[in-house]
Amino acid sequence: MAIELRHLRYFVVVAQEGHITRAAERLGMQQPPLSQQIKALEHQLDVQLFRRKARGVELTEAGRTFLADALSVLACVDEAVEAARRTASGKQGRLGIGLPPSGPFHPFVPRMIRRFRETYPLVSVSMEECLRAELVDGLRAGTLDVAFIRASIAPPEGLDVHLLMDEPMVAALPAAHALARPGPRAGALPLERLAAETFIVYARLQGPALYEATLAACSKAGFSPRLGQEAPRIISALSLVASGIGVTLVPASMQRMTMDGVVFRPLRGPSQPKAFLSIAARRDGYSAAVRHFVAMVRRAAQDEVRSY
Amino acid sequence: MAIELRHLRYFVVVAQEGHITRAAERLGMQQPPLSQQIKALEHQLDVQLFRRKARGVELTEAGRTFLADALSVLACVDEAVEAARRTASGKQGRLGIGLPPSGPFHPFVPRMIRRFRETYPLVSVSMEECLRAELVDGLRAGTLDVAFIRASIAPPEGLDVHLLMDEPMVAALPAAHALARPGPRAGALPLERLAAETFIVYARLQGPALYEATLAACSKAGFSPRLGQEAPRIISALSLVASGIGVTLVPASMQRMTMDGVVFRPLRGPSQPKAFLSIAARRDGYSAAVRHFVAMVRRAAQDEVRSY
DNA sequence: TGAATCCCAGACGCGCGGCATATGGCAATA
DNA sequence: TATTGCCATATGCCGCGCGTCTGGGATTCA
Repeated sequence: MAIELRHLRYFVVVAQEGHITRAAERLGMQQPPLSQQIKALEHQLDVQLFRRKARGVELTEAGRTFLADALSVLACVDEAVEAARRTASGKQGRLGIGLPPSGPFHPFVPRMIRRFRETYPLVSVSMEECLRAELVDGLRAGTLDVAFIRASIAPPEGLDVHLLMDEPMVAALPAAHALARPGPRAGALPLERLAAETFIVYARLQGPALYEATLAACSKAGFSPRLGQEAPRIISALSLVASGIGVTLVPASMQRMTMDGVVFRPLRGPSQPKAFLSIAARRDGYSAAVRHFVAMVRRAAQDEVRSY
Repeated sequence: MAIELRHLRYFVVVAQEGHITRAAERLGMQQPPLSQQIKALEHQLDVQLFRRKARGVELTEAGRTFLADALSVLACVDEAVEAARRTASGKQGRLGIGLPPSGPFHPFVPRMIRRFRETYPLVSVSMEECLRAELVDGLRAGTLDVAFIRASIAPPEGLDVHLLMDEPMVAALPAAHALARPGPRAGALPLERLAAETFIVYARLQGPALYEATLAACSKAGFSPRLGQEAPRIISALSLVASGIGVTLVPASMQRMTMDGVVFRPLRGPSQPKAFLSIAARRDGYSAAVRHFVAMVRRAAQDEVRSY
């Protein structure tokens, strides 16, 4: 036989009452079995917990220390039960969110994370910014629970991907460039005007979505872009633009990041390229917190009307 | 039915094995009852802890959090058992030691406390210095577990008092007093030489032991002392001596406290008064730590040969 | 595609253990 | 000394946890 919680529950009541008979009453049982259980507990511990007096029982020194511990054990069990329930309902747990390099600049992304943290304060949220391929691997390996990705559909098996919204892409030009100076028609720029430029491409292998959007738009505009240096991510591409090496197209939300030497200009015309934002998670990801996050993000995306 | 430790023990093994059949093996039982118990636990929690797969079972998110809590609960129970055993054996607990005002000056007292703390480091020792009557009340009320007192026998009912040792009393004289100057026979002083002095008495009501020892010695020396001002404790009596108001007799160990304006001189002759040091505890004090302390002190006292 | 394997879940019966009833013993109170 | 209050022991019952047997679903071979 071993110590069971029943022993602790009985012991606590007897200790509080100082009286086996009254404790039995409170426990809804008879006195003899309660006496037996207390005796069995003492035998298990090999420690006398009570001194039997003529009128009731009295805790020994060891009984007093054991009472404190027993109370805390019982409280811990209750807390563990509640924690499990909270976790099952998604109110508690961990949520690892993956972001593409451009994610933090899209106002929708940090807003959603903030809203989730406010709604589920017991879920500890961690964020990791990495390249597209790492996001997918992370989701598969379980190091990430959910990720924003720059794609319109679901390429990888085992993942659920939902398109959230799209946004126009804008041209990023060196500040010294002729088209960068706001002329008489300072509005949108037809993509054809960039036919002669050198295009800096980024994330071609890891996350080809934006790369392909750029190529498709150019071809639609009637030219095949001259490709220049390749950059691993948007930020590095923009710093190449700043040094005058070429131009590139980026999601409109990147305009929030003002960068010395870089000027953004919106594009117009039928060839307007678009950048997509999606949310991805494991298809068999059972975490309720993940489900809540995905649902919250999708609902919010539907409510958005304006695009960036 | 309620959750029992058995459920947690089973759950932990199943979670670790990821396999009900193997877990049952490790638990020395068959698979079906183990499946039942896990299911019963899940039903109690109203939370699914495992996902049943083709090859074994897999913890859910809620199961993972519950596993951590279950492990800590089981560890807490083990620790509680050990703590109770340590307390029962006196290796752990609290020990409130009472000291008379002269206690800290007797080298034996702090030495014993230090030795006890080294021998039983898990027992948290607290000390309180107070008057004799407060010591007795504290022992009775349970605010003190054990006390050193200045008496040779047990006056109060319900307490066990053991005489530890005695020590001679010495005269405390104002520095300006004629007998304070070390003359040609600078050794011990016959008590009769103080017959004409004013005696400062202390702790007459609260702890009459030393007061009575003084009177008895004087009467044995053939005179009845003229009593001066009364002081609540030895220290205050000595400060009265320092201001020249009178003389008093104190335990020899008090000489360790050198005080400006006070000179100590040993006494000699058949009327040599003695101060006693005893250890007292409740007779029905069941605390093993108390028993250890009393035993240690008594043993050490027997080993002492010299007196202070 | 069918057989084999693996593993969890349900059905059923048994035996242990926890509980209730009845009773004894001890100490405090009158 | 009688009475009361309370814990401990004795005994029988019943529920429940466990073992055995069996079924069903998924994966892995041939």
